[in-house]
Amino acid sequence: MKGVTKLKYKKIPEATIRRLSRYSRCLEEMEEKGEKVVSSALLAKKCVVNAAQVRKDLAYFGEFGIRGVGYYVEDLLNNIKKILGSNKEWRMAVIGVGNLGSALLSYKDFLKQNYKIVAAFDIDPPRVIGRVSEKLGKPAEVLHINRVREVAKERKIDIGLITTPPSEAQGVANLLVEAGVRGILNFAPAQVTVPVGFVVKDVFFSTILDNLAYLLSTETGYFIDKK
Amino acid sequence: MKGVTKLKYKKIPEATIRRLSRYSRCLEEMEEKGEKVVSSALLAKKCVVNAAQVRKDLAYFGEFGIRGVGYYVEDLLNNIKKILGSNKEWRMAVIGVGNLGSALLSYKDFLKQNYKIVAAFDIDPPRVIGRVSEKLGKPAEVLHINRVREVAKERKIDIGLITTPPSEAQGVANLLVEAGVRGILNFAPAQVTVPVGFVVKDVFFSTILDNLAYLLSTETGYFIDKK
DNA sequence: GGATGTGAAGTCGTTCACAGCT
DNA sequence: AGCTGTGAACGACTTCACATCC
Repeated sequence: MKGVTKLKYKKIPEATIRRLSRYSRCLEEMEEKGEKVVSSALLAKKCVVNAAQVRKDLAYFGEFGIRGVGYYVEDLLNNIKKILGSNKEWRMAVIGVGNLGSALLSYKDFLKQNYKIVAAFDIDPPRVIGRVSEKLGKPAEVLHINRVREVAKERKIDIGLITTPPSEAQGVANLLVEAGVRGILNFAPAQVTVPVGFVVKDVFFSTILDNLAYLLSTETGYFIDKK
Repeated sequence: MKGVTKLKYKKIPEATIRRLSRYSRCLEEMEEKGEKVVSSALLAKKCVVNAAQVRKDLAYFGEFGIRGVGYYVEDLLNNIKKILGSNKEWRMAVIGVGNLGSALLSYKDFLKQNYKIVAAFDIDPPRVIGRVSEKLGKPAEVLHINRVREVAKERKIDIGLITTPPSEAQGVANLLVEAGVRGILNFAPAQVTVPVGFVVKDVFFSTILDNLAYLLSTETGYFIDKK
């Protein structure tokens, strides 16, 4: 036996999950506007995807619609949130209170309600604590990184945000794994690996910008005929 | 004629471009360590991808290697930077100096050297200017959004970062398009469309977190057998 | 009638395997 | 002998088209 062993669930494309998040956002808007029912065609149009794609994405998880009618907005939204796990509260910690780390801390309210930053760590808390406090307008608590394990348990941390320099990323990831923090959002541009059962998502600004630069550099691209 | 019309260049998978950025990062590390030559197998290992993938990705753009030998690190790095356009300087503007906008402004040095923020706009500069200055430690210049067109020309802005509330995103995108700013990095969780010749990349923290939440929620996933 | 759910077809990206150079 | 470059096989995701059900 080699490669990937399928267990119980069939593999869901990552793109499907990303779109689910997008549907979720559109459905929230519709709900606010008081719209009760939506067809795959309409939802697709709002999300700029194919209607069959919407139906296929949902079909991975069950039958949520009514033939001849469509989907009940509220019902579908709840189901999608349940699928994504975005109906739960997720507790996060920032590790590395440098530029990006303190940006995330100071401005944590640009995160959605159910994602909360509940701790911050650095290798040298005294050095950064003043800087952060100043921005938050009250004494900020930045803990020494060697307390990750203890505090992760105490505060039930689900997700660690790595905002250290790239050279430290793997070490911090190891610490988080040891502490039983299963989810990692890695902002440090370095490849990080974790054992099975743990998850890393990279957010590399440099990659995104390089991507944009590439698209802007290739002047002759494609013409999309309008439908 | 309908659908997508191919012009001159063949389509390059977006994933290829993302990997190119990754190769670039690894090659920079190697260069620093003074390594002269690298094989596709070694580069692949460092980047956690397949060796054939490395060769295929590069083959889209030319022949950069020497059979029986490998690739010259410096040479390959330069070529990749040229392909990506990441050897040029890219000038950026932040539009919307709220939480995220001022975070990007205050902490712009977490961006790579060749990506520079050279302007900031808001619909109400007086309201935000104090807040930003305080963080930067000097009077910050936040311009009124109705000056985008004029200033974009003046300062040769290539890329606009949309950090407004989602409801304003499309309007701001229109403004940028009108001003001839061809690249947009959209942080506001709302679908934005632009004419052919312009490019939008989304960076939605909520989507990334939803994705992580999903992966953490599906406790039984896959076991990857080690090779 | 009308919109969902879904097998089948199509498209796109990845991996294999080896011919071709150095 | 060794490693690149690449056609062909494979696999994965998307779109089509229609049977199915409200």
